[in-house]
Amino acid sequence: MVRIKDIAKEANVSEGTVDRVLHNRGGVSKKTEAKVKKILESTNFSINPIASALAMKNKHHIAVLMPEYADADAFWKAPHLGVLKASEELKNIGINIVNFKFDQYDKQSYIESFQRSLKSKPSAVIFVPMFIEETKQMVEQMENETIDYLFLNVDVDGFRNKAFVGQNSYTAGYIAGKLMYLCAPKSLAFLTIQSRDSVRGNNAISNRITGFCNYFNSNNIKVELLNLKIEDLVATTKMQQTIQSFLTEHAGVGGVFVPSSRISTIVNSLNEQVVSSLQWVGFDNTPQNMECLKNGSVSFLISQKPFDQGYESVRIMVDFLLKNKMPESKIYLPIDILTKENVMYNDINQKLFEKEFEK
Amino acid sequence: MVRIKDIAKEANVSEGTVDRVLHNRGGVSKKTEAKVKKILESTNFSINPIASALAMKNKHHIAVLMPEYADADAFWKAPHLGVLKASEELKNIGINIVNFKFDQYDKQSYIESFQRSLKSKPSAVIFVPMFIEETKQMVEQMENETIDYLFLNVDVDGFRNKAFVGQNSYTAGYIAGKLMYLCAPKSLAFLTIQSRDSVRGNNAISNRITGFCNYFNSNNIKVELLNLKIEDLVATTKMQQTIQSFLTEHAGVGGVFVPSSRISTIVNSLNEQVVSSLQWVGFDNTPQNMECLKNGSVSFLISQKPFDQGYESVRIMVDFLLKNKMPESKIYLPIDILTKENVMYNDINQKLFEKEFEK
DNA sequence: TTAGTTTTCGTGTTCGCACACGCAAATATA
DNA sequence: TATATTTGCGTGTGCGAACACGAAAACTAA
Repeated sequence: MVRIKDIAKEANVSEGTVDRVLHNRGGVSKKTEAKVKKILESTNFSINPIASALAMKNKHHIAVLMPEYADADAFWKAPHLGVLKASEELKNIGINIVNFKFDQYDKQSYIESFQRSLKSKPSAVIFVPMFIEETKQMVEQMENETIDYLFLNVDVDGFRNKAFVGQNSYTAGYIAGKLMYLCAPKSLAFLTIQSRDSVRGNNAISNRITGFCNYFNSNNIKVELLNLKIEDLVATTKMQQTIQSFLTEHAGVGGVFVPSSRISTIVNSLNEQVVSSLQWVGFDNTPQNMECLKNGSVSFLISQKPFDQGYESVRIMVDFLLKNKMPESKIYLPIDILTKENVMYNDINQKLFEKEFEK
Repeated sequence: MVRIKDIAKEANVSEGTVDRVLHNRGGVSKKTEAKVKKILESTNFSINPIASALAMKNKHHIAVLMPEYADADAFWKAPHLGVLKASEELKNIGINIVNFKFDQYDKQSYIESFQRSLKSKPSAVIFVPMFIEETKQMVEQMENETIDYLFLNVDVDGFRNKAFVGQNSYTAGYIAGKLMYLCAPKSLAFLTIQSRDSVRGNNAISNRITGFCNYFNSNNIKVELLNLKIEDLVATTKMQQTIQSFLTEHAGVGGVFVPSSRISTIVNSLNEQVVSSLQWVGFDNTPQNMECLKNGSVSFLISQKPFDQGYESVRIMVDFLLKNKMPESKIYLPIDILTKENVMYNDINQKLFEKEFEK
């Protein structure tokens, strides 16, 4: 374990000098700075975060902005837990994570929650860039105050975010296509169900659909790819009727693809016979969706590892703040294929953490 | 933030005394101990783990015993890297991981490497219990010296290991069966190829085979399940011929299941036509196997997340040593389904770590 | 050359805790 | 009562890094 003291001795300078070059504090001649830097490189030195934290006394605040979650739509609970886990691990090294939530359908609450987060004077912000126009304003503010920021889950280009942590939606959709075709190879048609606002809003969903369709196109598979847009993917009789009648009209449909996290809402509100006569492929390991996998109504789920998204984004940001290292600008987490059989082993990290944290 | 110093002042004793009651070091009168304890309770004091770690400086050695790896059989490289990552993270809180390797086919080297590991006076040992009889002796020795131990990757019952970290082999095999049937539903037969010594030795492989077969049995799928035992799964013309002639004799075979990590060895040594006329399902994300996925010769791989096995086992053991907490006795990691399309996003943790660590 | 500046760097203290050392009071032994 | 032994507890140092303070060295200007 190399210490500052060791570097200092090696370079024939004092610890204070090494400290100065380490933190770009200035006041060091070019010559000695070069000398110290060379030794720092060659010894592969990195500061001991423990000792550093002790001496600094909680210097870094990181603000995390994510949509709030409800029981009915628990998707965002997992990233929250992942952030919490990272935060538990890191409070030991003087990193303080502050959470802010917003309503994912309300631009105003998005902005407000951001403004509140800035009041905590964060050194960095991790957030889900839900609304593009509003994000532009926020980013401008942060760049003025030289606050680093990282995009979580939703990828938007054209910003100087340190990185994006999430999934490659296109490929995930492509794999959904493959899985769909595997379960129902003889189908004449596949149906994609999305909510109306997902057409413009969250472009992850559009990318998944593009990927899904491209699986069939690029493999020259002749099937009809149908698309049904529902006003709102909530369990209402209206939704149920719309889907039901669509399916009777299009008898050739062998499987349904739901590119959002709402597959359980749909499956649970439909007639059991209808459900079991089709193959269902959807996204995200929410409790409700996993239940559908287990009881056999859904064939495959693709998980974007939301817990890990939360956890990793914090770890990656901290690594950047502490060591000024960023692995890549796009950090794509695995595309997890879940089935009835392996779903119980999915996300054990989250389960272990929840269990531990309850106490 | 309450400090030991604060407690001491409050109780009218010195910091040393508080320290003694905190660590049950003895040498404190009942009266003062009670007084201090009361204040500890009421202030909800907990020691600052940063400062504690700094002051303790290398109190725990953990020995890790794993098979060595070669380019041709790189499976064990990933757990090594996972251990290394954990070890990097933990070295600055005074945890020292020492690695020992052995030849997985040589009992003698297994024992020897264990004996060497004991010389480092570890507080705990994480190891792969390759040979049962030898493991019994080792365990006895550790229990005499009250060293905690944890099984990695290979699960053996009847020991007082703190936990097992690995995969549920039976279920993994069952899923392999499902995937096989999905890709080749019209097959009359499926073939399982294993090496002769895997019949007795590594029971993970037997469990995978049982799971594989049970998928067809419990779903009443009528196929013939064939089994071919090869002396040694190394790329030789003898192996190639044995398999080739077996396949010509059994023309109904629609897919081949390789329950070990050697699927690439087989696929690469066979005639290309033969390979592409069959569906191949295998285990483990070794570089060679992943290459076969990418070039299309293999349809599915199941990964047991070897990197995570190494990483998590260390983290879990450290949590136990530091906080005396063990989540469960069997810690089953996810059963990862890999395809051509998602394999590149597999194990990004390992990739990021390798990239970082090269420098 | 000398006084005044500025640049460059060494020293010392602090963070909260762990643990060794050793002194004093309490108790035991003669 | 004097001496030996045990028990209870205070003090001091170190862990590795951050940062303030001020001294020495290098320059500048007179």
